[in-house]
Amino acid sequence: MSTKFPEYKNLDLSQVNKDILKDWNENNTFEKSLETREGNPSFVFYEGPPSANGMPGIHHVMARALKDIVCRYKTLKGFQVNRKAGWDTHGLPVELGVEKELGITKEDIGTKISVDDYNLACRTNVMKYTREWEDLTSKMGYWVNMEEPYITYDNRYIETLWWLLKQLFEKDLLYKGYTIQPFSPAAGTGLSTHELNQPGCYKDVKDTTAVGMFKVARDEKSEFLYEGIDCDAYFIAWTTTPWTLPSNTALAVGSKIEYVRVRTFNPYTGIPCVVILAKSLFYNFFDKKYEGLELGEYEAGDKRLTYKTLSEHVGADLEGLRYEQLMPLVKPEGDAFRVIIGDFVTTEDGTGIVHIAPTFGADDDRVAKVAGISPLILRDKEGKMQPMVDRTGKFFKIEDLSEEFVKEFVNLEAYSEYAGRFVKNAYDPTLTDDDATLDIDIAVALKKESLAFKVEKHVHNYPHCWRTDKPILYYPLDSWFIETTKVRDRMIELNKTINWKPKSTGEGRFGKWLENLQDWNLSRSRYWGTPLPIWVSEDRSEIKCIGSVAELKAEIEKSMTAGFMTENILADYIEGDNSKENYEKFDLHRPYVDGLILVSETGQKLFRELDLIDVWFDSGAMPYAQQHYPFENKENFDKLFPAQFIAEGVDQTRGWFFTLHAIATMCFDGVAFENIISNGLVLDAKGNKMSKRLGNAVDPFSTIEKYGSDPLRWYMITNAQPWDNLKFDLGGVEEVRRKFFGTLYNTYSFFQLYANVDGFTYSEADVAMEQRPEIDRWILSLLNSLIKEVEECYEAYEPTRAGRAIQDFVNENLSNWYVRLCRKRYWGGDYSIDKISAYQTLYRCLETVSVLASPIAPFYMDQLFKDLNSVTGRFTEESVHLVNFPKYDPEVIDSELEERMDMAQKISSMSLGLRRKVKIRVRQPLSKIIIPILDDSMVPQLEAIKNIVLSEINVKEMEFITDTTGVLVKNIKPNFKTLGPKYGKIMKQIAAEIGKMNQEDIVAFEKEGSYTIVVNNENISLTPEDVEIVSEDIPGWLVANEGKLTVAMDVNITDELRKEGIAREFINRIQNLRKDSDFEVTDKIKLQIMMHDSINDAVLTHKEYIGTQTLAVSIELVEKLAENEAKAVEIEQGVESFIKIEKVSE
RNA sequence: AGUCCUGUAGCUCAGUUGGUUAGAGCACUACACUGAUAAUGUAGGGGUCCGCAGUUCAAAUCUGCGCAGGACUACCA
Repeated sequence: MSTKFPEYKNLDLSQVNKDILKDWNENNTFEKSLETREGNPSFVFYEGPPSANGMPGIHHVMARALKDIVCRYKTLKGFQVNRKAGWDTHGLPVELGVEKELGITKEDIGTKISVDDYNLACRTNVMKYTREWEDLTSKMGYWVNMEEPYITYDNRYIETLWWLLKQLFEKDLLYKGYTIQPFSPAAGTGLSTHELNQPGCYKDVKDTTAVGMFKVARDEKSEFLYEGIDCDAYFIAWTTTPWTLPSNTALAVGSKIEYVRVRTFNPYTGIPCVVILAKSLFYNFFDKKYEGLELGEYEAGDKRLTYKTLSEHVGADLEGLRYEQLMPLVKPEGDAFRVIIGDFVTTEDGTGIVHIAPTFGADDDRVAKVAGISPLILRDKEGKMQPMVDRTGKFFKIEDLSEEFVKEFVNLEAYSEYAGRFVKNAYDPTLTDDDATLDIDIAVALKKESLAFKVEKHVHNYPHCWRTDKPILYYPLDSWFIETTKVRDRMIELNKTINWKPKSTGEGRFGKWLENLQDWNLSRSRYWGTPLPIWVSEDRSEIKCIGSVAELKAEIEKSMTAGFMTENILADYIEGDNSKENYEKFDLHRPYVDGLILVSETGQKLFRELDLIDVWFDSGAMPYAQQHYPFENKENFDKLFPAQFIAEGVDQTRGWFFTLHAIATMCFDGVAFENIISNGLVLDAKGNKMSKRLGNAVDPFSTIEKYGSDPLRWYMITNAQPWDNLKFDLGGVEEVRRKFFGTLYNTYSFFQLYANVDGFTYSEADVAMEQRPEIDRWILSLLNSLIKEVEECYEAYEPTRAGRAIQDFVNENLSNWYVRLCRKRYWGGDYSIDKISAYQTLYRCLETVSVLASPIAPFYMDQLFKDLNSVTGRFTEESVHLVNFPKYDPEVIDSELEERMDMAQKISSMSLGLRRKVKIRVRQPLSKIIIPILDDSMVPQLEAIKNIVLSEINVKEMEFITDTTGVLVKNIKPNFKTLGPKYGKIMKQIAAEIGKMNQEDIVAFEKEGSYTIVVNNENISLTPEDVEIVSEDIPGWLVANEGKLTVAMDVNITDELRKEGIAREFINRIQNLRKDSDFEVTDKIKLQIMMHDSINDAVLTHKEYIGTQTLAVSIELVEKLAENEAKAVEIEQGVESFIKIEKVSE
């Protein structure tokens, strides 16, 4: 054990980072933090897997610091916190990266490059930046087990996924269905929402739009719409995609929206008609100018369209009415052409009646299904159901359709017009933007038939394929789904038991999302991912879901017996052997699993569904898959699940947070996590998103190299609540370094300097509290309050508040007050009880702060802890991260003491302010201050802090005046908090009355203890609690006041005081000279001072005082000092002397 | 478009259950202090608490409607 506390020249946090990291590595500190907690209760934390195919950014430091803080804190609290790193390795970003690197597209896979080679490229590419990730993780001080991470492409991981999928399959939660999804005909592929959200995908385009006229079928139910008219009635509906009109099978109205029935004319043909549209949109179609005109004033071809409103109806009245097919090209196979209610219908634009084409709109499909409306479908040559548009983006050619179907359902003449036409010119290589579009041709045809009410160009925002840059279609595609809607209520219920930070993300963003939950589209038609373990017979009557490798092996055996397969790729696999080697004998990825043909119960061939599963399933399954559950860890699983804590960015709400929650609910009927912090984004200093493209991304490596990770972490955590976005500013990191770490370091340096001089090693027993001076008891009281507060903040997952509390304590209380006031106690004098108490107190503060702050600033706090402990050996633990969290002692917390020290600070601050006003330096002692006492309890409080204040402000005496009558000018103020609830409305008048009170009234009030005022002829009796009386001024004195405290200062300088002031000036000059001469703090000197009439007296009077303060063994007043060996000093205005000091060798 | 977050000094942020002079740090200006010294103190300037309306004796704080920025989700006539 060392006897001296280490001394530093300056604070280099970057170096501390490196030193401590080295130390952790050499001593396996992280491992020890787990080993020493062996057998203790465990705290379960899940690490969300990042994808290592990109470089980590500064925002990762944020998320990981949060995770680390909680885990380190829980370790201090004695929990064993196992945390396993993981890598997300599947999915589109990886594939896109590989395709870019190899210069291929999806279409080339299987032709230019084999699926096998492609997947191999993905497998290596995805771990490209593993080293950088590990490096950052280590440098930023994030403790997580990187030795044995879980990897989602690992066969064991996939096996668990399959097991989970089989659970879902057996619970009947997996189904294959079709939905409307974004689809790029130009690329021939469906697009994920991720792809659709690439920047620049949504573009403004100008399209031809049409308002179609859907003739109301006249029957009993619709008779009210035909009442009193001599022409046909039409629902009118707007579309930006007229090419979907032939696929219309329904119209949607809002049940509460008001509609009007209007007699008018077809604007293009002049034929009389009645149209029905939303009332609030009326003037979008009819010009107000013509409101007064008679109907008959219109003639075909006129611009001024006349109209007359006949009746009003709400949407609910229209529900169920039938209409005639607008464009009868193909007949639907089931019920169609009915008005239905759509919850999404608005009157923002269009007509308030929405055209529904279930094959080309997600909403359309949904409401049509609910209402039992058929989509308009065709049958192709194979008899398969198809939308009217094929996958290249054109209307099906007749020869590609089933003959029978054409005969029965297709109006050949009408359909032939459009067969083979592309719905967007962009899909047809022979067309340009200038050519007439299918939309235009359809609109023209409708005009001719008097079935269009308005046709115009319209600019709107439309998604485009990011790869081909051509517009996408919403198109029905087959997919496998998880029927999450079935467990929606349970998920909502379970969500309520989760502690979300912030709460709003859980209740709002996540809660609302659950309420509107749709089924989870699991299918991805890609190559690099977890294959769906489902095998289906050709006629789709038989289906098999595989839940383990062993099961698959057995099924292949059966298939071989049936003669469908000749070899078993799993032949070498040994069931029950969970070793890496055993699981590396095969590959569960495509294309290997694609080639497996299984056999059904009835002996049919079963083929694998080619889909992969959504990568989010991979990550959502990590609680189980990282443990290879249930193939391993089945018995102790309750110790591994659920997580007590997770943390990720708020962007994961519908991603990882959702998939974790969904899988846990469906497979285990429980939550996957109990507490969660979802942090906001890290933006640049101006509030813009960071991106490599804009060049405003902050590089975490160079930042840590320059500042060390502690200030970075501290800044990120304390600057804003984690869930708020952080405007990242390097200036802020620098400020934290200087203000917090600089101050803490200074405080340590101060302690170290004197403790080493005095040989303090904390070898003495703790000085009893009663023997410690006021100021020590005060800082210890605050320290214990701090422990309590910090613990509460950490427990509540609010590290920001914890950090801020620590910071305030260190900067304001410990450094700016305690150390400042106590400096003299450490310097010189005997090694007394008081001095020991001072050392012990300061030591305790530093030691405790190092533990409290260690979760946030793991490096420097460990250094500080080690430096302190290296001498005292108070802890057997070698690192701050292995100790136990301090317990606060309520006995030591003394709120009265804290209160009066607060008064002391105020009095000091006011007194220093007064000195400034009259320009008297603090070095000049003054005789007294006077404090008026308004409340008897103040006296003992002030007595207790008297000495602290006096020495701080350099005043000899503190006097109290209790009988203040006539001396003080007082001011009275109403106490709104007590008066308000009592008197309510007349509060303002009461305040005015109180304001009118004069000095005599106030004195009388104080004497009587009550006072009556009259407001509105009502007597109102005031008690002392109802008002606040403060002293404002003492005539003839220099006075300052703040709240109840008033300080008056005697600024007369007597000759005696002046002499003492001069002595102090000398001390100051001598100390400066010592320092300039590079003397050690403990060096003794010989001192010579040149005589001057103004100072001689003072020097002689205070010779001894000057001597002890400057360690001068001799002081001489001399006639003359040679200028070259003495230093000129100005003691006061116009008084100059010379001093000379010489080191005395002992 | 929906949901959520944010809006307080030039900048970054506090501001408890509504209570009457709205705070801190940084930056700026001036002055001090200093054997903790690449620190520190005191004072000053700087505010439409995003806007409007409401509730209330009293609103930065509660309610409603907007505006601006951000995030996520969706994209629909």
